[in-house]
Amino acid sequence: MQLKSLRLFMAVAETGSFVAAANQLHTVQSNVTAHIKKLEEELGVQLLQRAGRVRPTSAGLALVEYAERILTAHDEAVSLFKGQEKACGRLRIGAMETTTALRLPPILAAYHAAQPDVDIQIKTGPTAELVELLLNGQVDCVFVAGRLEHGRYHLLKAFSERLILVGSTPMTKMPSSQALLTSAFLAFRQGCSYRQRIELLLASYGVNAGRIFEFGSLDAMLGCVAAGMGYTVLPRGTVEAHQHRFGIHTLELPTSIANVDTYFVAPEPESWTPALASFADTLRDALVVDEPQLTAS
Amino acid sequence: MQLKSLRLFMAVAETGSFVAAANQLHTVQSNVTAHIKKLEEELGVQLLQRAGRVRPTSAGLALVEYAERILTAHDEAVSLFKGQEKACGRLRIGAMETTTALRLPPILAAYHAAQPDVDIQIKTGPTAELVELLLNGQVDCVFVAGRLEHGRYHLLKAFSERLILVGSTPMTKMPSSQALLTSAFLAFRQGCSYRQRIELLLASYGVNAGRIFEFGSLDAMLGCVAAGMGYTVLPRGTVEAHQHRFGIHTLELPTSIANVDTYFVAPEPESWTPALASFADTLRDALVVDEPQLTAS
DNA sequence: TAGGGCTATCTCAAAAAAAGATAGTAGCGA
DNA sequence: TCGCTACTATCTTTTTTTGAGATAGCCCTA
Repeated sequence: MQLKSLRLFMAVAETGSFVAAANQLHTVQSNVTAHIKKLEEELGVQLLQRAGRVRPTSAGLALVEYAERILTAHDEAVSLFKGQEKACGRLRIGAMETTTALRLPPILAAYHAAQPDVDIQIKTGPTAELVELLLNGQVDCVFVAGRLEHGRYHLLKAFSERLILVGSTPMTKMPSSQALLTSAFLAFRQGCSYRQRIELLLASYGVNAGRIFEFGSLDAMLGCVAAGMGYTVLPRGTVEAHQHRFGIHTLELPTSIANVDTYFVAPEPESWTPALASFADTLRDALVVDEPQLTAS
Repeated sequence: MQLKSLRLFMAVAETGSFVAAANQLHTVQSNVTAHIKKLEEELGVQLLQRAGRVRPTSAGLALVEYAERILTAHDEAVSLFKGQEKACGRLRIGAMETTTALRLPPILAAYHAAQPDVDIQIKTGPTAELVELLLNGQVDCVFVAGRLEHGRYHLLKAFSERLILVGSTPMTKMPSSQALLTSAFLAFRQGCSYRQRIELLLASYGVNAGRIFEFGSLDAMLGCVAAGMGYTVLPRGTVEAHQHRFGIHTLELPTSIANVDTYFVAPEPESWTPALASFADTLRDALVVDEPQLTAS
């Protein structure tokens, strides 16, 4: 069975005429006859009654219902990829907790304004988990810290974060090795790239296995830091956004450790849906606007 | 876009291999490549990632969802007509009130036992209305009294009813013209063929315009007859089935007026769905069994 | 009864699909 | 690192299907 045959059949059923159906679908009457005939042969049923008026038999009416479902689904599928100007469907984005909280909102707002028909789904998680999601096709794109070593992926440097040390008391210089060793560190669960930075930081101070507590949410983590539970390392912007809510203090870290780039990672552009392509556009636009601020900070 | 292309695409997505998909659908690998390539060109999107493992891109995964819907609907439509042995779908039957009450139950039971996957819908109404429904394709078949004059329809004499006069008092002979003229007659609403018989009966007694009350249900009608409201004319079997519930009495009518055949009417067999074809089989079987009783009565 | 509008059928050319053959590529193990 | 294997892409040929035109037959209407 051909989709084209179903289209012609529907046109005949609606117009009640082979000639009209042929004109409507830009072909000739003999082809309509041939398609309908083939359909009827395939299904072993007479679909149309040709006595004077052409009208569907009850078998034909039954087919109409299914043909509508089939053709509607087909049209939707095509418009998913060929939607003229306005994308539709679904966009699944993976991002780190900090990125989601601080960087995504304005971009998502702009995107939603541009593409109101796209369902947006955000999955948050640590970098390693996000990469896994992307590789498994469970998300369409991710924002992760650090370049993705995997080949065949589209990379775009999205945000430059500067990590700072966060603690519950004012700090003017780096805590001593001894202090670091006896303090706890609070980090996102295994896989978070910021956590790697914490371990790098500790290592640079000759401290190996500080106690690290794992957290799943930013609020919980900052709350515990404020309560004097220990230190954490977070992007400056994230901390500043929450600083008024918690009694926390910060300290600059050495540049080599502090600077972390967040990349937008997606498969090759050839496999992008219009929804994803449009998101990449929105993202690029937003970055051009923000770029001066980022470099100035 | 071709249904075949979607089938191949799904097979590739499932098996993760062009060769496997080709074998599964009994074709060769080069054709799978060609179909997928054409699909990708039509949609302007890369659907499959060929790096080592063949796996759908996120665009491909999006298409998978729609392809499933399309192919499922298609398969259902085909099985509607090509269902091997067991029909499915829907069967809409139109029948007169009396036929529905008296004749259909055993046939429907047998049919449902044979074809449990078919949804049965019964519409009751007077003959003229049923014919209209059939002509409009709102039912698949009807049981009506008298031959349908319309051409191009399949006719099967299903039941022979013998009409009798029903009244509230014992009758040994036909009421006088005077009695008929002053009595009311109760009938189904306009279009019922039994009603025509009533008018024929009255005419044969030289009575022209007796009062005729219209009813929509058998129970209401018999109840009113029992209450002495007037006479009615109904199939003997129908009356006998209800006689114990109502205080009603009957009288044989002249054969020329009394005998009414109920016909099974459907469009030409070429346009029958398997559900309808199977119902016709069931009906024929039931009639063969009942025939001796019918002729004996 | 003639004419207009409709569908079925036939035919031919063009397009498309199927199948086979071959070349190129990635992954795997020695 | 070198084949070996299994896979996909491409090219070619053959077969099938499709599209469009021409024509014949049918039904309805005037």
